[in-house]
Amino acid sequence: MKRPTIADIARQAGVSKGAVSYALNGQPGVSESTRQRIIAIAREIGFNPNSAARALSGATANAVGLALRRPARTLGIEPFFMELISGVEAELSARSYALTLQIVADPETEIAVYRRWWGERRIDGVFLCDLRVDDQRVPALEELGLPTVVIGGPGHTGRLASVWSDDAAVLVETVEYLYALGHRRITRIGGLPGLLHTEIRTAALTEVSRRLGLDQTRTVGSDYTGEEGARVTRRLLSSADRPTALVYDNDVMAIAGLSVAQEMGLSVPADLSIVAWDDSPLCRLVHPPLTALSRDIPAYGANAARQLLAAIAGEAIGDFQDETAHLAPRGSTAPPRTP
Amino acid sequence: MKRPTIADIARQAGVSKGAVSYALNGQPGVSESTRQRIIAIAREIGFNPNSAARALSGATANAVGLALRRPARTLGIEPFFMELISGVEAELSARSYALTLQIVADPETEIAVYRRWWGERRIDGVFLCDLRVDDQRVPALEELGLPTVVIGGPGHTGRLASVWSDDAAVLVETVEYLYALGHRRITRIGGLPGLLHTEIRTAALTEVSRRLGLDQTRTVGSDYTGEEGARVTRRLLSSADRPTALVYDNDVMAIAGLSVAQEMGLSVPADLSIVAWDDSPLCRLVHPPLTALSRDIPAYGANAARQLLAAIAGEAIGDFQDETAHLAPRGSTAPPRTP
DNA sequence: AACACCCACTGAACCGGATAAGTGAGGTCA
DNA sequence: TGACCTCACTTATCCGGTTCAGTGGGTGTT
Repeated sequence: MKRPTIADIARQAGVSKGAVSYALNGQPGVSESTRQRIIAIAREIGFNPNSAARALSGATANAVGLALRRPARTLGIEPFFMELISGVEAELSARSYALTLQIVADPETEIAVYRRWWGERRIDGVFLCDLRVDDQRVPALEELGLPTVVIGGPGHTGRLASVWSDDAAVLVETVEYLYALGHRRITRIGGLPGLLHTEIRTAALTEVSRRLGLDQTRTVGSDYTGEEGARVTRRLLSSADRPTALVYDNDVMAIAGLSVAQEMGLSVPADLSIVAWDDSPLCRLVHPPLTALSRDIPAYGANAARQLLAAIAGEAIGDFQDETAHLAPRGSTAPPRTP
Repeated sequence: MKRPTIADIARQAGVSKGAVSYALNGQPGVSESTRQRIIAIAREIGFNPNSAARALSGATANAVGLALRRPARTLGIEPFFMELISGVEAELSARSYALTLQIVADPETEIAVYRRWWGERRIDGVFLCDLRVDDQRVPALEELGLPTVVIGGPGHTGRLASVWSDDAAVLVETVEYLYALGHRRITRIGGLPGLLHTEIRTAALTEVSRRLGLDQTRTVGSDYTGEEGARVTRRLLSSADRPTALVYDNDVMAIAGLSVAQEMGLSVPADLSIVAWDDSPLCRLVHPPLTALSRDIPAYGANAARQLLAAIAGEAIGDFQDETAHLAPRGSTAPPRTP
């Protein structure tokens, strides 16, 4: 069960190791007939170049890293990351790049993981997720000189390249849509405070509310979990002048919110309109199906992977704006019964 | 930004490369004082051993692989894999093992990926998921001699080690519980036919139905998606003698089924009881919360990782039986209104 | 004092590729 | 015919660790 090396091929072909290397890598230096013979032998004996040897010879590791800071049990619920990873993967595996994944507990560990990966030459680049305002990981990665693509933005990415989507624009579109339906008391259940995209959305909401004169529109903080989403919703719907429309920062909270509304005897969408950020099959499964801010997450991941591979290849890359999410109206939004 | 090597440490410490290697790996051959001096220097200059060089010197790659065959868009919805990966990760990262992930399209590609990974010495072992009856991947991995832990079973794993959980037992427990509540028309909405655990559950259902004399109990095939779960449920609930209890092979289908029932004006649990296989926060979010077959998936993954690491270390490992899922009764099950 | 023995370390080979430098055969051209 | 060039290779070195076979000095034994 000994795995073949180029030396084995060289022996069989009656040439030197160097010739085999040239032949297999499409380099000049061997005749076409010899090249074909070598390639045939390599295929026949099932040769795969030892990635360690290749990496050691100054080349690349042919792998990129992704570290996620997320407690084990909540990671599962959010479809976002798995969809993102699928998209990233599709792009990477087409170029025989591997994806190395690690779940970390805190930002310090995360930085340590990057440092170790890079020191070990285990990876050629990384994706940075869940960007925060003034994120300490950004300067750390800049200092390491590790090729990085930040997933998120814009802004706060320092000299690192990023792939982002215009959350502010969709939020404005959504609020204008709800406004047009007649809603005047709109509340957004936000994601974790401190995350950059949470702050961007909050700022956009403040801005559009001011413009439309919606003085009862606001954001309440949450943490993306269904439990918290349910709790916040219960509180909001119990207040005297309860909102007529709720915008949730992710689909899990939106579904939890829908359940709470129904449990409290409110009819959706007649008594309450609901919008979910991030569309997933879940949003279509519940009843009524949720109006959602829909976006092609796998494509987003694929773009991020493309950018990272370009950065690794040494190309100067900048920020890449991915498609803006669009509002997919479904059964959970309608004009309010009591304006 | 040159990354330090043992040669740099050797030069600073005034010893040879060999001495540094012995010192850092806890090998005998250096005095305690020299060892401490070398370790101090290594820490100071931020040394990390080049994993490629290490792997090349006959040692291990310090990475394991996981290939998942799943379309990009459905992968996200199933919390199962992300929870599994979290558990695997926790165990791996404690030993500085990396997890390499790849999404594949079909079994042939999957086998090719294993072959390539192993040929490239990129990984030391793999996890095999979604085991099928007479799975072609089993003999392929046996032939490669690649350390493997099958996640699933029992049976059909050839000489490969496995980690499994007793699905048959839980299914029996569930059916007996529904029977005790008074249900006589129970239907299971099964996962993809051909998957080993689907078949195991189907066989167990047949067996327990015969024993209890439930001649109207049966399994209908599905594919784990919410869409299909909804379609099957709609059909089942439209029939003349509709079932009074439905058991779904995963949580996504169960939630879809709950929606369909409510859309059709049926009250859960009065008119229809629902049980979900695989518990996730989603089951607690909906209304009524779903009775579920609950299990610690991260722990399952951690056990699998432990087994794989043992196999890589050359220990003879066999099959490991993980905890059996338990029935967590919630609001979606009750005695039927019309027995 | 002679010898064996251990300790702490050095030097060199090795893993499997990539690659720069060297070599000999054959052809071109003045 | 000799100088020069190109082609198709070979040879040797390198990457950064691990590991095995020395080696010289100190200690213990008789």
